[in-house]
Amino acid sequence: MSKTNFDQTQKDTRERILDAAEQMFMQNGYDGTSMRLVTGVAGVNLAAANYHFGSKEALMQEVLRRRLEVINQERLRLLDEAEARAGGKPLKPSVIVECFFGTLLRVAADQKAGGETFLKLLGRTITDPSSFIRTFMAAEYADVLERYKQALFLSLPNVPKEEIVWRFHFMLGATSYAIAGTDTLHLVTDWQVNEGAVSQSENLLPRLMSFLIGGLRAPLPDTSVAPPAK
Amino acid sequence: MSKTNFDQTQKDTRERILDAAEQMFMQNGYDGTSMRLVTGVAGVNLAAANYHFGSKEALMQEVLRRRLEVINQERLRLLDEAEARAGGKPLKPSVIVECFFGTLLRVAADQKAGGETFLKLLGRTITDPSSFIRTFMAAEYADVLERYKQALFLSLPNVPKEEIVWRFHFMLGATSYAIAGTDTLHLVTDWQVNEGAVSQSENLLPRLMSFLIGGLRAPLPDTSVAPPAK
DNA sequence: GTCTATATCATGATAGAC
DNA sequence: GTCTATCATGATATAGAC
Repeated sequence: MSKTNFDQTQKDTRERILDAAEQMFMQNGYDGTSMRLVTGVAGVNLAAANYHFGSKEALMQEVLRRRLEVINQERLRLLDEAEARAGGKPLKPSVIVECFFGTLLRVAADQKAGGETFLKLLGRTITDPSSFIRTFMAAEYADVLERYKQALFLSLPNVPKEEIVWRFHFMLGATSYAIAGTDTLHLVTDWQVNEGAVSQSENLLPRLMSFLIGGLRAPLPDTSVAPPAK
Repeated sequence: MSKTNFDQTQKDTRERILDAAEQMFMQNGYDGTSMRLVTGVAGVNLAAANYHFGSKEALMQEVLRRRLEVINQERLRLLDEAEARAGGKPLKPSVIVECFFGTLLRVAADQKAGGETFLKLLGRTITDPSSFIRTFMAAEYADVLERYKQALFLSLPNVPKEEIVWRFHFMLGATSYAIAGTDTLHLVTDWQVNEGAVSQSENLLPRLMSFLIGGLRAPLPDTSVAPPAK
């Protein structure tokens, strides 16, 4: 009865810790969150967290990994599908952008997948100063970014690759910030945006898409140079 | 000789603390930086920091304030000048965007004004989870943002105000991230961008400008609605 | 797997001599 | 204004009973 069981106890504790950590890291940042706070919110003992994850750093990585895995696989899948539909012809930039950033925002609408909380955490994590986080994110994102970069190169043959990379970078920033800085929105606006629901895909997604694609397709700056030969 | 003196000693210590704090906060974040580290780097005693600033929070605020003051006053001045030149006619959006974001990036080129270090700190600060930082930033930015918002409303009479606010928000994000996430750029690019000098205004500024203006002037999304009456 | 209890250390802040 | 010394607190992590 002990070996054949589902070990539901373990899974519950582990996931409660992950959920609590996700929320606290989002709210207070990595350095601003203590293991005591996490386990307190999770309603489990402090020692349990270290038993399941080994360290605070490992806990943070697992918080990020479990959701990024889903998102990035979906991103790759959607791009594959779009390319299959196109049958060899280059994709429209807007399709690529939608696959990448649309996937991210649709996760926020999905409560079960962690929703808004993880999205805000991700937005903040991307500029987090902790070096182990940056290293981890770079590794976790490497494949997807490479894949999307290549798709954009094919999609925009007349734009220097260097410029595309920069603009991808700008798009990432606009999106991360739009998500992470919900509070800061009150900096810029006086009236209430519909129920304050920034992550309501119906609102944010089309607005963001228009902006991103407008930026991506903007006239090239004067200093734009060709990418290195080879 | 003691009263009539310049009190150069005090000013030196104070500024050395500020400079060290700026650098450490940029590198490790607010929560990741201890007063001991700051005073260590500054080469002053721990107690001196508390004597001059009273608390860690107050130190952080002063780090931000001393540079934001300069930047934001320059932003207001340039906008005033541009409007005076236009003589009543609405400004071109590109002029407004250049006044706001161009000023910021030109600071990075100016070593004396703190340069790149502060810029990166600012980029990260904008999404910092600490509530006292967000409150402080909101207050410090309120006037400038209100002023630029109004200028953009006049400049883009056919775009719903709500949409303009959102796009301003996106522009802030793209810029902050472009600055803060210099390291993350290697996520997206394989080859070396010219000497890695992201803050070389000659490179980043025109690229960023094209992107921002392209986004700002993009076709409106379908869901765009008019701002609330009155 | 889970808990109590604790080891060990770093933090922000201050008191008080100089 | 600057220093030494110290307080009180809270941090990560682990040992060991159950």
